[in-house]
Amino acid sequence: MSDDPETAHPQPSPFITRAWVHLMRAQQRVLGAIEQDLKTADLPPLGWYDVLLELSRATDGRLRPYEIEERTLLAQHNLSRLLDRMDKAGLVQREVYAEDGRGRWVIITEAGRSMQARMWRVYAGALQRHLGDKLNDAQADQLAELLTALSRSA
Amino acid sequence: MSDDPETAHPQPSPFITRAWVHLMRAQQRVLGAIEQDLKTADLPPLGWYDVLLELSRATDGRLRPYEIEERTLLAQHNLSRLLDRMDKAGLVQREVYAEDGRGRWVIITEAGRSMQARMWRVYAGALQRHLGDKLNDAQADQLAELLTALSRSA
DNA sequence: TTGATATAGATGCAATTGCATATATATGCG
DNA sequence: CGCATATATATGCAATTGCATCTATATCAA
Repeated sequence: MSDDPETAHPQPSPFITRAWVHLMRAQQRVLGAIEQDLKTADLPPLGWYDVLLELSRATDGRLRPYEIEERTLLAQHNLSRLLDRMDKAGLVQREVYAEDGRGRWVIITEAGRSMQARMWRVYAGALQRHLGDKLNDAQADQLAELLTALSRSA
Repeated sequence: MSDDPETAHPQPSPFITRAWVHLMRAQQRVLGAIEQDLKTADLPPLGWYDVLLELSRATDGRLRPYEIEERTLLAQHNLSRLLDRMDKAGLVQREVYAEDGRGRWVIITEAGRSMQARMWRVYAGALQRHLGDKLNDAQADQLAELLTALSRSA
């Protein structure tokens, strides 16, 4: 009541606030739709795809857990348990990493590669439907540029 | 191997794919940073703020649960339990809704209003830091416009 | 009136996440 | 070497989420 919070703390402009609200809504809406499409096709969630994709691109189909972590949006402890599930499902294997006794290799299996391919078919269709049909390439490019600014030097 | 998946399933263009990756990354990064700022200030997570804001704007500070659901990104069963927690924390109360025996009122308390205000101070600062410092108003406006297209007619 | 169907909200249970910490190994420094 | 600190990964436990279903009430049509 007595001091002035408006000057004490910088207020985001209405444009910023609006962008934020739409960022949350759009992300949740599109992500939800894509996850739903995967589930309908009896496929695992997107996190699994991210891991499989990184592994399938890596030399010898193998990466260290921390490398997967860097390339994806997964927290260390979540990744550790996701790998447990994927291992149990036969999509990856873990091996000791000889150069460093603390390390592990995570290796994609043939089943993992084929799962990645099956998921991509559904994922690609969902992306097209939920994003591609709503933005042209110029708009998508512009969107990506603007979003890139947000991720920098967080 | 034998048929042609490229023609059978529409592939999203690289622009679309890139926009999607950046959408996920930016949202997670900014959301994570904001949540972190709230936690550091010993405040509850953003979902609580969304509910408190809607209630504080509503006539008599009260809404039906399904109205909160429509205005926020919360699923019915999650909202129900969030309201349990907020009730226990003294920020809202529930009352029977006389016109319809199935319904409830959710009413913001004074403690709820002051929590909303306290959270906004931190939230506003975080938005400014994590978004406002990275986009000017014209860019934010453009971003909001592009994202709006994504939420339409999902 | 009665039964069929719809709607509002709550809840049991399993799966996932977050948080802190554990374990094992490595590295650097006196 | 021997200790302090850092790194890679795993794990126990509590909180949150998702899913299905439940309860209660409302609506509608025969």
